[in-house]
Amino acid sequence: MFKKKIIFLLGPTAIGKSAIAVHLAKKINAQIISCDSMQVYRSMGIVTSQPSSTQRKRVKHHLLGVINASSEYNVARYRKDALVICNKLFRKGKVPLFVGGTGLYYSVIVDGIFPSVAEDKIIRARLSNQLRLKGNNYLHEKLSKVDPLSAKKIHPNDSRRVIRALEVYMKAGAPISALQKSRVGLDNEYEVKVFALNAKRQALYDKINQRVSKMFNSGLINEVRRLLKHKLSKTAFCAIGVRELEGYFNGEYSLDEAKRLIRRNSRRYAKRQLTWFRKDKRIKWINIKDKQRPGEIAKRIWKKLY
RNA sequence: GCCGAGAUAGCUCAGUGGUAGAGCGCGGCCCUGAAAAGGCCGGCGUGGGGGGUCCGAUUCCCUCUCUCGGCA
Repeated sequence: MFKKKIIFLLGPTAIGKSAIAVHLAKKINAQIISCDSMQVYRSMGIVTSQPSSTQRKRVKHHLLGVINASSEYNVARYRKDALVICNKLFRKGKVPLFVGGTGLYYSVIVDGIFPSVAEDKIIRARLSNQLRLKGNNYLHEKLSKVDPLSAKKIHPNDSRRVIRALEVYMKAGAPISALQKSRVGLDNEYEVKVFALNAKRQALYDKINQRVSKMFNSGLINEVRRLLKHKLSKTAFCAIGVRELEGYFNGEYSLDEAKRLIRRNSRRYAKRQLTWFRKDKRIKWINIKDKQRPGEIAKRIWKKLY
């Protein structure tokens, strides 16, 4: 039977995904579903480098700026929201084109997520209290007793994951390492094509630096100042640019220092994104050379589709 | 031209007669309900060139080159 296509366009920050995606979408009758943990937030268009309004007029984009910046959002919600849209697009005869740089969000769509053990604020508060009082190793040893497999995988200092694993065990009565095995991906039902953009490291870093300057020219400072008037969700607060500028607003360092930090943290982020994508053998890599235009690159991808 | 200081990691610099560290930078990796987050690992180096002393020199001596101060 003929399988329906789902296409992913991934890549590190600032590589130029958005522009290429628009060209590609036009060619293949697709609509774009954002695969980005930060661009879902509203009023954060500049810090999160959301696609421009012209780009969004040319091709319909989904899951951009749809969540209030003070609300929590997470992988599970993303998966649910994205799949609803995906099915809607199929009904309309459109191809879903996922575009973004959040590796976990990508993986949760393609490979699935283990079933429903939601965050439990009370358990978490209790565990992080124990963490504070008794230290990293105490919690980690506790995990070793109920879920040795996960304990072996998670470093004691990675307390966020230690807490999550304990939380799951306490709520589900089963170790997270066992639950994680039951994932259902899309591969069986759909034809999944995954592309990722990359460039020479130095060229990528140049692009990042340019993007940061552009963000400042487009009014980054005002956007973040406005944002910080409200209490941001812990996720939205983590967007690169927010904390860095907050330090400047508080007089902890100069504006130049804030810019330096934003550039540096973006570089490190890009590096981590690449680590994530590199290990995924389904990805077909598209290397961008200096003067290639988005349209040409979209064409290169298009040729590999059929 | 003279006097002084220096030349060690990508950068800023420590230190030692037994072939070297620190911060920043950078590289690699992990990742399932905060993921632009969080965590782990890694010194990446012909110690400016040449000669000498010494068992042994990055360290001591001489010389050359360069850089930075000051005086002309």
